[in-house]
Amino acid sequence: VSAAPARAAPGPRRAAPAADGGEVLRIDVPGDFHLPRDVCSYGYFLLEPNHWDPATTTLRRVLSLSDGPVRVLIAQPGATLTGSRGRGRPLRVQTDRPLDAQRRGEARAQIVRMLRLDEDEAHIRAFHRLDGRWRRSGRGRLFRSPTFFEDLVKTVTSCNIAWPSTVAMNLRLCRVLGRRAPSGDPEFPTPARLARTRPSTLRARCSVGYRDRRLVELARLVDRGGIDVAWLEDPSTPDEAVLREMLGWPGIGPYAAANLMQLLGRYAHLPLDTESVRHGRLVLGFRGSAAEVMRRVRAHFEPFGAHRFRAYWFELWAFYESRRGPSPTWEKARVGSSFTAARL
DNA sequence: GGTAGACCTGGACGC
DNA sequence: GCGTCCAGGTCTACC
Repeated sequence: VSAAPARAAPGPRRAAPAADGGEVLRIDVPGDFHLPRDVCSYGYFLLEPNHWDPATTTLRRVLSLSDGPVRVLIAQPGATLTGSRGRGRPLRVQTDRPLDAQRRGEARAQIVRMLRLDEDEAHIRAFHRLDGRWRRSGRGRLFRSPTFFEDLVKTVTSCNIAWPSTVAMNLRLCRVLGRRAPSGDPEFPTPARLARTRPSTLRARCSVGYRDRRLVELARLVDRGGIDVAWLEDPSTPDEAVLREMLGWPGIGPYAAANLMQLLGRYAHLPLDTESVRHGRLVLGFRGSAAEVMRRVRAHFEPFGAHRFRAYWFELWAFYESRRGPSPTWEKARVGSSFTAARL
């Protein structure tokens, strides 16, 4: 099992009232956590309802709580856009409406998941011992969604499609099916909302194409308890059992399943796709057919064992940054919609 | 078990 | 401005 061992999650301190009717929470973070670096570590930070603002180094998005949506603005006061200044400082989370104790706990749990604040620092150090290239920058955490369901939908919307279409699908899913927080920003659709949406509506209004039926079926599985998220996220559940289970879901093949594995903190699996072939040829210098290059890419990362995905992904990410500049400086409107391997 | 072709969308390209 | 081609991962039918 390669899942990161769970540890007591850092908690929020008491809330303070904010000027706009919401409140401010403080969330302690692990000593190595750096908001700009760790948010801008995986492409999902460019997908709705996430908004990373390089100018203010804040992440804005709507969370779906049991009493409705709330918009949060997440900052790490003192953290610089690039470099490491401000590492380990607590997060300042501003909401757009007041929260009671239960909803504060829900918001905290979702932020902890999204930013992987409960990932054991020892696990990241073990990765750095195996792959020293990232020790200096401290890269190790990978951004994900506040819920497994959102990761599942985002993964399906990134299959067999160019990146700008993935961006458009997530934008439309939020605008068409997401409820609005008091600030007016939409949430990501809940499993219940997507489960009762007609596939034809999804196709017509969200441009998801043939993924329409698969997305509704997945939402029904999650909404009706057919997918046991706690079991998937339990570090004691063997990787192979999780993989086998996911390959049985509609729309989930080898690539999507391997990607969901890393999103669950199980880094031993490589979601290889055409981008991996490009990377193998351009960066690693492999020759031959796509199948041959993919085989060599797989073999290349084999020595990284339980940390294969992170070694692969940060190498890929470093290549993107060599073309586009540091990821925390990427502006969604400029980079997000045109970000495809073919145009790098 | 392996493989070919269909499934959709939107960008690129040619006219 | 319009039509055509193409990329992209999963699924199904077929061998």
